[in-house]
Amino acid sequence: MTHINTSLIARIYSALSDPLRIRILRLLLERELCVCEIIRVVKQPQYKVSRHLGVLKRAGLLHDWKDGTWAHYEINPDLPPLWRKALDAMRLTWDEDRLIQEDLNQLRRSSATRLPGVPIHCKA
Amino acid sequence: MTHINTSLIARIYSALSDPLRIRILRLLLERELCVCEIIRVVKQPQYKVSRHLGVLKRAGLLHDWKDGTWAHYEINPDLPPLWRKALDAMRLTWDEDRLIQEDLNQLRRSSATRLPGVPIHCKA
DNA sequence: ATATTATATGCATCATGACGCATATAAATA
DNA sequence: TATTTATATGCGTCATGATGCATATAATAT
Repeated sequence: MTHINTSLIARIYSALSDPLRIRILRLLLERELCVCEIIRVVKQPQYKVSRHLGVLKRAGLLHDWKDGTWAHYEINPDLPPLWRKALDAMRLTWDEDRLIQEDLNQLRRSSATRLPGVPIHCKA
Repeated sequence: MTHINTSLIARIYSALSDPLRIRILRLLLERELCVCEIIRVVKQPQYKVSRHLGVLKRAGLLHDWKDGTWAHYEINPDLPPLWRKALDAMRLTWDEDRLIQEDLNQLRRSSATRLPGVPIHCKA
């Protein structure tokens, strides 16, 4: 995000205009996650999750890095503070949704069995 | 908006994913406006403004009523408080945009010459 | 070296959405 | 009644975006 303009702004909301992307973004508001963890939580095909992560990233909302075969995603730490605050305000509205709550519960269960720093394997 | 679910949420962001709709919504966050006033401020064709208002309305963000030939729009007063707060947080990010500021200045100029309760005619 | 695991993406298809023009509707005014 | 003003919308076109399948890439493990 260079300079703010209504096109950029609209582009960000466009990135939010998909149910699965909202779910993924909500999970990443909890903590950084690797792709296979997201797949396990939302129970959706790999190509779908990967594509949607790409959309969120290109909108400037996410930052990613590689660690071996694993791709990690997190909320873009360089998000302007006002945007980060807006995201937090939006989060409160998302959290009233049942599916979002189920995802969060699933994530917590997943986190409980997680070795520190080591993501959980998809096929295991 | 009956019961919140991720599809509904995504639909709302979809309504925000257009530059002109952001501009229009921002104006309506200032005060209720009739269509011809919005057209004057944003300087866009009538059919475009009307269509975009319809999208925002169908997403549940706006409420409208007729007063003779004039159609008035306002932020939906029945918006859940959390959504209204989120909207206010988003507003702060929009206000950094130059075009938004120009629109607001234009609206203030327009308001200055406005007779109380009577919208300004488009052709005059 | 081969097989496995994790992730990204090209491609065809289908759905959604924006635009511009024209026109419909309806209230106000001459 | 005829005209003007304000607003909404049907339609064709073009662009964008989601989906599924298959495959490419690259690191790991056997």
